[in-house]
Amino acid sequence: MSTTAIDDRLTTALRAGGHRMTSQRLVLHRVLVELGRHASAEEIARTSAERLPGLSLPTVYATLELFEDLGLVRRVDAGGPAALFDPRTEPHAHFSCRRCGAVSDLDVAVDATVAEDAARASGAEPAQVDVVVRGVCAACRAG
Amino acid sequence: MSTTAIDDRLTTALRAGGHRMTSQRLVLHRVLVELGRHASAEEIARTSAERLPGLSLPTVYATLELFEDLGLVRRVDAGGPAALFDPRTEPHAHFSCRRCGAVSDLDVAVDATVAEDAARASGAEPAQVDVVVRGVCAACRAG
DNA sequence: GTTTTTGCAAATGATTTGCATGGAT
DNA sequence: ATCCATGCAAATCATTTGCAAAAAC
Repeated sequence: MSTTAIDDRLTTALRAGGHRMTSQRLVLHRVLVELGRHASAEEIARTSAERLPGLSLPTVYATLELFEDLGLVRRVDAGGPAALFDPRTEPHAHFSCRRCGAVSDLDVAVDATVAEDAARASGAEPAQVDVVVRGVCAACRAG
Repeated sequence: MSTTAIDDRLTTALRAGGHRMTSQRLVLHRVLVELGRHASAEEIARTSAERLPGLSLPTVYATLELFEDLGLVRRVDAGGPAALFDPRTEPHAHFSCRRCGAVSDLDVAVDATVAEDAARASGAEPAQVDVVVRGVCAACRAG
């Protein structure tokens, strides 16, 4: 996908929600899409600041929250101290290592229909399901 | 289950791991079991301090981590700022409300075998799977 | 021009750490 | 007697908030 196509997607999403386009949002969105995997706010901020000096952390957090509302990223609480933000919005699970804290993708779709149904039965409106497998990663098992 | 049976379970688990029995561990374990549901460290500390004045938060955190290693509680990262500690160790999912932050149990067992298999395929050793459904709870939908 | 967005600095809040004392074995 | 566990105080770290200046519409 070309950079313009990526930018157009952001512009459309922002317009639809009545939000303004800014250079910060443009850069953060590009960085996320180009990265193509989950990252912490600090990592995203560091990478983005290389292209947009002066970019502040509060802006990064505010923007990531906005992107989440717009469905452009997915917040992943994988257990570590820092939340992860994932530009891959299609359903997939995560693996989180208890030793080193690394979080990797698991390209599988877990059928959590029973859990969603149970949530609906309680009167709730489910929106997404997060599946996190915890254990020891290959590198830590070897080390 | 009687209090002595609960205490015996703790004593056995501690012995097996070469750990010592203390009044703090005894009270914290009783409070968790009697509570029977997930709670934050702060909530657990407050309840326990009623029975054991002077109990400190660092001790609570250290003890909860020990209990987790012993398989007596399960840490649940449901998205809020504070982690939850769950004495229900059998597999069950959680529902987390985006509006009010409340976390409730979903008494279903999601089959996440595909995710565990994918983790093994990557060379990892999976230990547990956390399933968290996010959305809006009944109370927040009504309000 | 008006309203949103940003950056800065400071606040918040959960969790961890260092260290001396107390307690369990 | 030895070593582990606790309490205290302070540190750490991610994230949020208040507010004035800058930028988008």
